[in-house]
Amino acid sequence: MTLEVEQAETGAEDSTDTLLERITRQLPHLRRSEQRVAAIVLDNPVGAVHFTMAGLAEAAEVSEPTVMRFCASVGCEGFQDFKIQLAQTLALGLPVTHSSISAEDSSADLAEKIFDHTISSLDRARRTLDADAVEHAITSLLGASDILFVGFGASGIIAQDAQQKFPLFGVPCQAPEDFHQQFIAATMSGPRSVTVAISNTGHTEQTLIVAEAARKAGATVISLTGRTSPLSDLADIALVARTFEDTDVYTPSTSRLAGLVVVDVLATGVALRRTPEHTAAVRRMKSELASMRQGVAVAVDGAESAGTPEAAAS
Amino acid sequence: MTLEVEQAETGAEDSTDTLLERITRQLPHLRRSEQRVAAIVLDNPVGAVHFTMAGLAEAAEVSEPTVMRFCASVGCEGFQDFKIQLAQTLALGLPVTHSSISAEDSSADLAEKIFDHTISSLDRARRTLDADAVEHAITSLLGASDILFVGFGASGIIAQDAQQKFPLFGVPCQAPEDFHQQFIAATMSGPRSVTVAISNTGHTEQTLIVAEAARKAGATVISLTGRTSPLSDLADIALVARTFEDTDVYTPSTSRLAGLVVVDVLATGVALRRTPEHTAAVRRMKSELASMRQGVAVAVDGAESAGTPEAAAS
DNA sequence: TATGGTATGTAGCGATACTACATGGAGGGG
DNA sequence: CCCCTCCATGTAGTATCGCTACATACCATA
Repeated sequence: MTLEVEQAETGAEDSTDTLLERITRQLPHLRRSEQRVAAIVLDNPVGAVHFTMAGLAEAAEVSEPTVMRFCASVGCEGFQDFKIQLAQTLALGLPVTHSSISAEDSSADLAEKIFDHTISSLDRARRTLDADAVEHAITSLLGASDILFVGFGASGIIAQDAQQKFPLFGVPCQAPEDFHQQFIAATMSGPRSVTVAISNTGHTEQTLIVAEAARKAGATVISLTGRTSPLSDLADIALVARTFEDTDVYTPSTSRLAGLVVVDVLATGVALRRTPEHTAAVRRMKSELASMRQGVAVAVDGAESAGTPEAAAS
Repeated sequence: MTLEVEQAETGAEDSTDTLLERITRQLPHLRRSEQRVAAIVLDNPVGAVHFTMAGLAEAAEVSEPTVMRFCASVGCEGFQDFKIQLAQTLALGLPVTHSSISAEDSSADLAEKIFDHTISSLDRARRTLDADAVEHAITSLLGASDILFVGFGASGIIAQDAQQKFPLFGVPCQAPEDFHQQFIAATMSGPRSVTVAISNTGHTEQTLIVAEAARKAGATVISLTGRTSPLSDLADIALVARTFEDTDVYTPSTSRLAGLVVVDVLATGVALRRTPEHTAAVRRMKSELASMRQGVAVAVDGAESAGTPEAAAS
């Protein structure tokens, strides 16, 4: 809390933020002519990438040094650095926060916007994910006798996905969809059990109940949420994958995507630290699954795809 | 096929490719001194972003014009453009294709690599997705009397996720997990039914059988695959979301992520074109679901999250 | 070895990003 | 009300950068 206020005051740039976010946030703190520069950039960020300093100065009707000062104000080393950072921000695409979805959009626009939004969201999750928490979670999962994944709705999908990765985790995994089944499983946890409780808001009542039951039964609880919340407070290890908020009806929920990636990280991390024998077994399973899947059409492209098995996928 | 060969010969740069991919692909076709430049860039792409032309020339022990020619050879307008494109490529992160995952990686490295790989993959899907096919798929779904989603393994997860979005689709949706159930549902399809068949490889036998059954029953078949394949050939409308191949055991499968995003695009596209009444109903449902979810802890952060409902998520 | 074409480097120019300094104007105290 | 101070903004100047036209070195073939 204190930290956030401090940031707002000093206008300190946070490396977890993207350049456009920083410009938007700093806008009111900028001097008037710098605001004109910001306006030009925000108005057409894509075009701004190819601006030269003189060009940008002219477009904003200010002098070149003002552009320089603007760059410094938004946390860039210079104009060059500004352009590079802008380019990088743009590579991810504009989150829907900046360009909203409307009924007039063509299918191409729609697809681009949604992909952009998703990628931006994953980028945010990537920047804000706590490496220590991930480390703890992996260690904890490595010592688990059995793992329980719980979640409802979209978070339930993540739980199902995690359960499908059980060969990587190397111990019995379950992910019941039914609340009662989840509760029973949680209650029956032992001290070496690990429960991964998933909820984007971290407020879902049923998930909280199940997580609490697991904790009381002595299990280690790992939470996977989109923000700090009751669930993350309750958990022994809190994984927070921050995404962009879903601002309106048509903004697809990107939280599940980030959750899935975090699960990928956990599963891969655990598998990497298991014994070579286990690794070999996984490898064998994958290659056999792949060739099985090719059964119908080995002649067509068997050679191509034989080398590209994937985890329990189709 | 012919097209691909042509590209390889002329070394023509494809805008659907990222800069680093292009450099790697062009490497053998480059002149010797240009290869030295490429080597420097590939060796440390992140550092290369801040190189000046003179600096890069010195590091590669070549003259500045050689660097220029290198830029032109990899499809850039000039050195400036090269730097921007490089920066954009880097913003997505290096796909695991370039920096593989090893047991020595720390948790932080691991998380970064997997996120990078995922984001790069989504970027690839974004670039290669056929907008026309998306348009057709949306139109077709809008005219559907009912929708059936099918898939196995990771693709089954996508089907489940799609089914959860049925309020957006506005018509009855089902996504049975059992093969027989899927087959039955497909066989019972009517002429206004739409079946979305999901399989990354596009070879999964059961999925092919179900898709074929749906087709015979007169339904429109939309395929969602990772490449052109028997399934996409069979389908009326083929959606192809290309991701990076899963090169080894530890590379997480990113195809499911791309599939989920494509489903987001479809659901959003359909919802956008439905009547305002339908939209209003969806909005109402979402806000009520959100407040329901907050039931436990309204006092804590009810104000914050009341405005951020998400589709049937938790 | 001679000769063609290609690969690479040299020289030079305009433009660029950046710096030091000067000017303008708003706000506060006498 | 005027003057002074300080901050915002612009002007002038410079080193460097990216780029182009031209020259030389290299290699292959005859």
